[in-house]
Amino acid sequence: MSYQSERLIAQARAARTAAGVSQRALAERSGLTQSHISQIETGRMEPGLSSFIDMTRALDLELVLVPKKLVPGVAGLVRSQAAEAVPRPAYSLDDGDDDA
Amino acid sequence: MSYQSERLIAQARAARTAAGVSQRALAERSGLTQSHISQIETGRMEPGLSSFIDMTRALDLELVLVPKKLVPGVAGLVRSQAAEAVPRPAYSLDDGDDDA
DNA sequence: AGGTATGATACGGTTTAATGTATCAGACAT
DNA sequence: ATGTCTGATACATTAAACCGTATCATACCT
Repeated sequence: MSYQSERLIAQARAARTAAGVSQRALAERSGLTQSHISQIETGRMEPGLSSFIDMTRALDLELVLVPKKLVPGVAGLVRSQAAEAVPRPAYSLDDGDDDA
Repeated sequence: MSYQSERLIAQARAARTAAGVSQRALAERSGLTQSHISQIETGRMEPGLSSFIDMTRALDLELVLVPKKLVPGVAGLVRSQAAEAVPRPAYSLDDGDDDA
């Protein structure tokens, strides 16, 4: 297995679970199969570039190429901005707000 | 051919030529073969994720996953910072300054 | 207990990436 | 004209992605 893609794949998986999307749901949205996604996420299979793009785009993520020296800066920007993008779930959809 | 990887691949090629690196030189550095690189760049072959990573890392580029909404901001940051990394060629090696 | 959703895994089959080597045409020198 | 560097391309072979489907264990919920 190529170990340099592990970070990206782990990031994609984290984004998927953070979004509350199941592998099957992602499969439908991305055009890949659930088994395919499982194997990619568990590192049993190395995805093609386009498969990975399909997978991440379905999670509203983009794969961008950035000069190595700028990576820390970009990472910082993403971290700070990402915080305000999804502030907090505030309510769950099936909240137990049973009283009137 | 998957058309969504074309932009990334075109970017990689532009970075390679901008760095003055030949396909053969990149092949040596990245571990891929020159024919492989040529086929990727010309769109005749879709690279694996790890192949593409190998290729771009040899060009001092990193593949980063960024939320779609932040892409413009990241792109702007990269553009502005990249400008000062390679200030300007100032002279071309074979300048055609033929008149006096 | 029964229903449902999850992720991991297996198997068979097709497609395609990837390697290695070798060649070719074009540019650009000497 | 010869040599050299470039990128594109051909070919055969091996390895692996990818699909489809189906199953399994787990967990959670009624």
